[in-house]
Amino acid sequence: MTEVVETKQDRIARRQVDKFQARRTELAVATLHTLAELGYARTSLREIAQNSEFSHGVLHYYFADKRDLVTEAVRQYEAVCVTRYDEVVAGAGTGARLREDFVDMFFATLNADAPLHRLWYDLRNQSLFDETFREDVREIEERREAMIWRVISRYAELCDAAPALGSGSAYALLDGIFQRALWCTLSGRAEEVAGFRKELVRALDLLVGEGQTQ
Amino acid sequence: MTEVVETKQDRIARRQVDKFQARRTELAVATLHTLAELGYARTSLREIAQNSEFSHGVLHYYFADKRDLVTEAVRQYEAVCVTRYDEVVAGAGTGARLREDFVDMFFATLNADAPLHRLWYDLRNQSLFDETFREDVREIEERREAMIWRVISRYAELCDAAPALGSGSAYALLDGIFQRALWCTLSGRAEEVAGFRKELVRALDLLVGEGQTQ
DNA sequence: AGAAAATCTTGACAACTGTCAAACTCCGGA
DNA sequence: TCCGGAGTTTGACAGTTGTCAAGATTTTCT
Repeated sequence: MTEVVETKQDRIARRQVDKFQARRTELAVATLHTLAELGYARTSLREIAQNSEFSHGVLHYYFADKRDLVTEAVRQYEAVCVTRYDEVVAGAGTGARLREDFVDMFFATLNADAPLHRLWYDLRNQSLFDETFREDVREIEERREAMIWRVISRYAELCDAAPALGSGSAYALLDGIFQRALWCTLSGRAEEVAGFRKELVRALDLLVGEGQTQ
Repeated sequence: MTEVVETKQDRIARRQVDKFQARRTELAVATLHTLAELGYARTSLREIAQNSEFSHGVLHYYFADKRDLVTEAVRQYEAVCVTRYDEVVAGAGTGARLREDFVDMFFATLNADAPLHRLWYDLRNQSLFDETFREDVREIEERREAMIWRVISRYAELCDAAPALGSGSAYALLDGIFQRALWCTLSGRAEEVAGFRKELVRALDLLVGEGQTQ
């Protein structure tokens, strides 16, 4: 009988934990949006709370401190932004198709999620000053690089070629172009962004060598 | 005689202006170092003043507000960091020499000026949120790109080849590698940094095509 | 329904921020 | 020598920040 009672209590406890976690992520998402809007330097707890349906005190009920909150928000970003190109890779039958779909997705997310992306770069940079974020940033950066590498290596495969640069350099190139395009987007230089499409295609082709079959 | 008096006054006035400007840049340099140490988000005027030999009130004697001060500090950075590879380009007689000198300089400044470089990335990112910095950032970014392009195009010339990517993409690639290497440096992963040397050489060769003569 | 626990609000705290004005120090010119 | 202004310090201001505790409210269990 004690067992039965325990499992019942366990069920209750688990439900409470789930609820607790649900609210935690809810608040983390609100944090994410606030950060994306204002940047790390100017985001305060009260501002975050105003972007949620709660008062500022509740944040310390669900999070130990601001660092804990921001860290959790970063993890939310991770969940969203690290598998973005996987369907593109899976769905493409030819190199040309993969290249086209990738470029489309590249500029689609550039426009749709610009504030979120600038936040990522902001936090990656914070980790250069604040040791606290370093591990989380490293992990996400690793996953982003792997995501890009899946695209590149698959593209090379479809083109019957071998990648001309390593995973790290390939990521550096594509991420660099993305950063630049993001800057133009957020600066209202939309017309310049179009030019990056050609640059991106050139970069992709360079990465798999000139002898692509498509 | 009035002319004589006026020129005398002018001389005095000019000397005062020079003195004023000298102290301005002195304080801007102190600001630069403080920013490099703490990052934009955590740099206060009092902290800056403590890194100089003056008290915090003097900052408002020489600068209109914090924005003015930070902007002037960024301009100081520009003066230092935007001609770094020019002697390398001027002094290299062969492609192999240029490549070697460039890579050496690349890693030398990576180690020597790491805090300064992380500040640059921090401010470039701030400009994604704060319109105020955008023009200055754009200008510096332009100069950095031109600086890299002088290296690349000269390298291609020496190798009897044409650059495989445009100025923007070439900069994106090299700057991306630099950012990554900087992250590793500041995270105490010095052993990983060595690996970037090979990557950088590969990237350079890829940028001027495989048919280099050296 | 009523007790107990979980959740949320409110208001306060100490510390810190950018800004500015009043007072002080210092130095060149009359 | 003494005056006037440039340069500097000091202290204050109003506002904001992260944090926390006491109390109100809601939910949950018996």
